[in-house]
Amino acid sequence: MTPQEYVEEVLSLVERIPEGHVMSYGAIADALADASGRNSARQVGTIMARHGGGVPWHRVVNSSGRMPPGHEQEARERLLSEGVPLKGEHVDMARASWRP
DNA sequence: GCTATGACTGGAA
DNA sequence: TTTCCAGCCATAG
Repeated sequence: MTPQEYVEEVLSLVERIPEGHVMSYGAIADALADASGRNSARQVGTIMARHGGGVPWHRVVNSSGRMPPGHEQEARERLLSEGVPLKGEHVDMARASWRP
């Protein structure tokens, strides 16, 4: 699998996250580990930073439920409007986490 | 080929 | 609660 194809897989998976749910970078890496052979949460983060435009990036958070840097305000608003359970300034991962 | 870097992670302080 | 650390691995220079 080429790097470009891996990017496509990551983005298409993010697009498949239903409203009201989120996935962590590590969860995405795990979900694609079979097809890609890769398993690096860091890489997923890098991909979102570079190619995150055009997909619901606010549904992707780190394993602690923290928002991505630089867009915390916007992410929080969007998550709230979609019904994602929040605990203060971070996502309630126990309820919101989703697996394909 | 090697080093630095990073939208990460889980655990420790 | 936040910060720090070691492990992690593709990408950039």
